[in-house]
Amino acid sequence: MSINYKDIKSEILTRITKGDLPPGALVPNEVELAESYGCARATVNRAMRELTDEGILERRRKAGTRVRMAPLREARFSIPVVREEIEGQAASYGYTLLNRQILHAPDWLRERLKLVVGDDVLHLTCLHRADNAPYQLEDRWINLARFPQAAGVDFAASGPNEWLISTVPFSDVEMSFGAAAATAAQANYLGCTTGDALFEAERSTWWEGRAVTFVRLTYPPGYRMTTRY
Amino acid sequence: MSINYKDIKSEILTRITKGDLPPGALVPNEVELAESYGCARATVNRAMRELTDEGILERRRKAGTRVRMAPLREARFSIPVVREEIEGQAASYGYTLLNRQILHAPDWLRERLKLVVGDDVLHLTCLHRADNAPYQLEDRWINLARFPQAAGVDFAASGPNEWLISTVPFSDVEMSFGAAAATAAQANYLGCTTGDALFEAERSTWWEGRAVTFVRLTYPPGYRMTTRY
DNA sequence: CAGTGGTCTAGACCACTGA
DNA sequence: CAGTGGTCTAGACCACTGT
Repeated sequence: MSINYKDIKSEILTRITKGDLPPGALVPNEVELAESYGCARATVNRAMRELTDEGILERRRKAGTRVRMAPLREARFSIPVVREEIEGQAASYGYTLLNRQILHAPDWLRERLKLVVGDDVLHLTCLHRADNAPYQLEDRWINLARFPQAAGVDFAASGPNEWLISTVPFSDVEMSFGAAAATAAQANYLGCTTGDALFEAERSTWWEGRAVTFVRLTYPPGYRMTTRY
Repeated sequence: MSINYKDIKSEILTRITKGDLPPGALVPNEVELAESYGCARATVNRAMRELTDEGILERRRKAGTRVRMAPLREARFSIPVVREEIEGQAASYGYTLLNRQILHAPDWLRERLKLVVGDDVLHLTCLHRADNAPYQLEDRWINLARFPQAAGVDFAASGPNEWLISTVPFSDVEMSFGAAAATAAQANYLGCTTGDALFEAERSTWWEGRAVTFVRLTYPPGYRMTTRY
């Protein structure tokens, strides 16, 4: 049995949580650690690099490695496809296309996606259900100036996200989360009351500097997005 | 000039976004890639490993490396200390302790933190301001059965988060985000109307299997948490 | 069983940056 | 300028898992 980089990681983590290595403390350099663990420097390097990526340590050449002052807290959320999210909860997935139309991009969308006046967009409204209860309302806008072929796709059977994933590349994404009062239409589809506080997620997607799509996802009252780390 | 693992990463990424390697496609194995790039297998390995960590690829021994079907997208949010978040926006930071009391943990908290009946908690309510405008309402509960020394700390001058960060270790965190209607008290402190839709973040922190603290952060209407990737 | 990724090693050179 | 981390190499053995 030789030493794993994972062993080194957890050993260092233990030292930190035990207070042996308080925030700001200098961690021995890689050569010393390699000697004391009896392993190659590359192994120590990988352990330290991962701890750094995880926000536990801070490294600077010549200055050495230190325990982060305020352990950089970072929350990670995986953004699954709705269908998989629902089926992963052992619920039956249901999908309905509520609305579909092609129109000139409204002002707010033009501004968000940096579109040109007159650019056409495909606007879709869809409802995703889990065991028949409303689960997510999808308000989707696709840039037809960029992907005219979207106009020819029938989104009656499956959602636009699944089509987009398999056919449209993207490189940059901006996501944001917030809360908003339910509009009358949202309340109707989600089975709640107008004015209810709804959790909202928005995502803008780009490829080669041009907007691909914008989506606003709205959830019924009480929905929470959770993560552990 | 030799090949960097970063070069390999971006080269593979380019192939993917260009549609050269569509979702589900099999990527050549490490030995082949190393030969075609003219570098060591370890270099290829690092590139592929990072792409896997980032959710772009999927690897299985013997089966090989494939482009993820639904590129598992992961949103990362850094959770800064409020003071730093506000000062980072070049605004002046303000802090007020609104309420402080020691009490038996209420039922909902006992359940969340798996506390025992009769355990005491320190309950603090604080308001963080940016340029004097309400920015974040902090509803903090600290497990005194675990950290009795918190009872002796004066939180009048600076928030409990800063104290906790520097003195209390933690290993497990659960965060969740959602929306809720403003209570009368929240509306009062945040300068909005009762019933307004508010964005809410909750965090439970654990160490050595025991609850450390629970906090609920509430933001004024319109607040959004944003990230890019 | 055989192919693929996972990890370690011992050594080397380089890039950055603090003293 | 000297110390530290960043990366690469060539080779090795191992762990897992599809066929």
